[in-house]
Amino acid sequence: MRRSALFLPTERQPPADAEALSHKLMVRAGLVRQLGSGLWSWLPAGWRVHQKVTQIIRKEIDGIGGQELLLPVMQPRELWRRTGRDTIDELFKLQDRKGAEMVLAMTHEEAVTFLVAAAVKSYRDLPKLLYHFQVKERDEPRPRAGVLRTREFIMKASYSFDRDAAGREEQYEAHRRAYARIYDRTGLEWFECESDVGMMGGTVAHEYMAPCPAGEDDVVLAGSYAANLEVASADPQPLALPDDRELIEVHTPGQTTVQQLAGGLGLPAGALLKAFPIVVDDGRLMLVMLRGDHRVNDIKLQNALGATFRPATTEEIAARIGPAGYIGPHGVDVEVLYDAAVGEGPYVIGANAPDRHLRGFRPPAGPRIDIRRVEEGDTVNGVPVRIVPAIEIGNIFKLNTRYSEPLGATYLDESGKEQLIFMGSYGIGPARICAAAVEQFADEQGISWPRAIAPWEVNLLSLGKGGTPERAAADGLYADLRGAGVEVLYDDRDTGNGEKFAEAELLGCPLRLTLGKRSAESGVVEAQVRRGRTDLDGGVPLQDAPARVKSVLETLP
RNA sequence: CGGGGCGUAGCUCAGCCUGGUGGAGCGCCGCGUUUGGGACGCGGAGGUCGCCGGUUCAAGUCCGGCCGCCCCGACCA
Repeated sequence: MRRSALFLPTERQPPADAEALSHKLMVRAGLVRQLGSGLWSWLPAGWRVHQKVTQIIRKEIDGIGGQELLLPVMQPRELWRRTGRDTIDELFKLQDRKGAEMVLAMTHEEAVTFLVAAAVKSYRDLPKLLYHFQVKERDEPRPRAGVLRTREFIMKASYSFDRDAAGREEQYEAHRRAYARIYDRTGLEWFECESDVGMMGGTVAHEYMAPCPAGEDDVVLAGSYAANLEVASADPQPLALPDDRELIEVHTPGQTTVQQLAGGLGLPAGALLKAFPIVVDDGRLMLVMLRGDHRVNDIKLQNALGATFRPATTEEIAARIGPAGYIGPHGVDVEVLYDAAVGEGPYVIGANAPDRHLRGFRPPAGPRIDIRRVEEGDTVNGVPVRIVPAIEIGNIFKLNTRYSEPLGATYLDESGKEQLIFMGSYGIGPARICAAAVEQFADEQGISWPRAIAPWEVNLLSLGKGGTPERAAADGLYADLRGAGVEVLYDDRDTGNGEKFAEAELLGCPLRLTLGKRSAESGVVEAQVRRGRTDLDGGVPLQDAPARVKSVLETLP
């Protein structure tokens, strides 16, 4: 591609409202432009990156037996009514000219299950794996960070159909293997995490996370352990407790926070028990107890309760337990739930009386439930955890009969008996892979693409103007490289050299070749690897440049 | 949905408080000089000041309403 002909509107300054690095750089480099909130156009160079990602995905899903098709974005709302998902806030709803209720699909379980329900009749038709790359529409409450969270985006979605759970399990595992190959091939740093199933339904779920500063989730990492902070568990930091033998009341005026109390008593925060009063959705008031240095993980608590909850109000606390800031489990008439990290004690707790705490409290033996948030300093199998922000770049769900049941997707088994089809669904967001790659590898100068998804492998800069010998040599090299099948962006413009260098670094192709007067005279082209901006020793001789460039590319990340 | 901020040239912004001939830098076009890190000179084009209404002799500026966009939180398969 000749730069002079390329539609690549670069900007010297980032958009005023951009915050995330990938947002700034992708706009500056001319890869994407915003049309409205959460609505983005992909320009030619950006679309090349997107296409490279989708092609990697396509090959790997084909490799596990996937068959590509295309399902509609606009769908009858009735279909969604049947699965109970037509009232989701994020779902765009609209009417056609006749007043018929429609929705814009945020995912395609309904459409594909409808299709399969009508077309699959016999156990002989199974298993099947269908997938597509299709636009998903989501009325996000808050789109953000460029293309990281948008209202319209392309997703690779595959859907597996099997006779039973065993078959579905096979396809689920096949996807885990394919996903590992896909993310490895993109060149990203990534993790497979256990995750919450959310409103997707089904049982088990894994999500695929790319660590990056603009990430919206937090991932807990320790050795081979990786889990979304929403569901992560770890061993708490051990701590030395005082050797209080009996329960004694202590006077603690004004010490209503863990910090104040720990400071006042000269104890570590973990020697205190924090009381978190909640009201479960059935109206029960409960006291959740956890170590003073720990915090409640709302999602884990909700999953443990099997119900939603809210923090109790000060009035509710005062009426049933004690004065806020001084409440504890001793002698109260409400259900008490102890976190798994609470040991034998002794601990300091609120005395349920103003300005009073109790030392030497030993919690009763009994059930413990892990409902705390993993903290820095925790360990998993002895390995300290790291908590890093990450962006979700894919997920897989075991749907089982969540959709086949409401939509009547069944088949006849060997004995002629009607059976429900077991499903799985598997998503990947190529745009997020693009943005995560920018986030992970960019430096002060700009983007540094992994080779597998770079818009072009090579960025050839001609420093000479038209008519000069060095321009003629660059033209020749461009032709040779193309002839050899190298993807090359050729900067053939008559602009300043500094501008060419700066733009090449902003755009981030893995290898830069520079051909100026020097090269024309010496017969050697200068070559610089974008990642780390390291010059290639000795450059690349013009004579067998294509072969040499190809072998250099092989070695690049 | 709660909180905060912003809307003036293609981009980044000043001008608004204190109403009176719409500006800068970059980019763009032309000419010339330059040419290994966003170079320089001269000339030029480009604006319904987000929209609607009000106040006023006069509104980019003051007032009201609306729309749009960003950030934090809530929310988010």
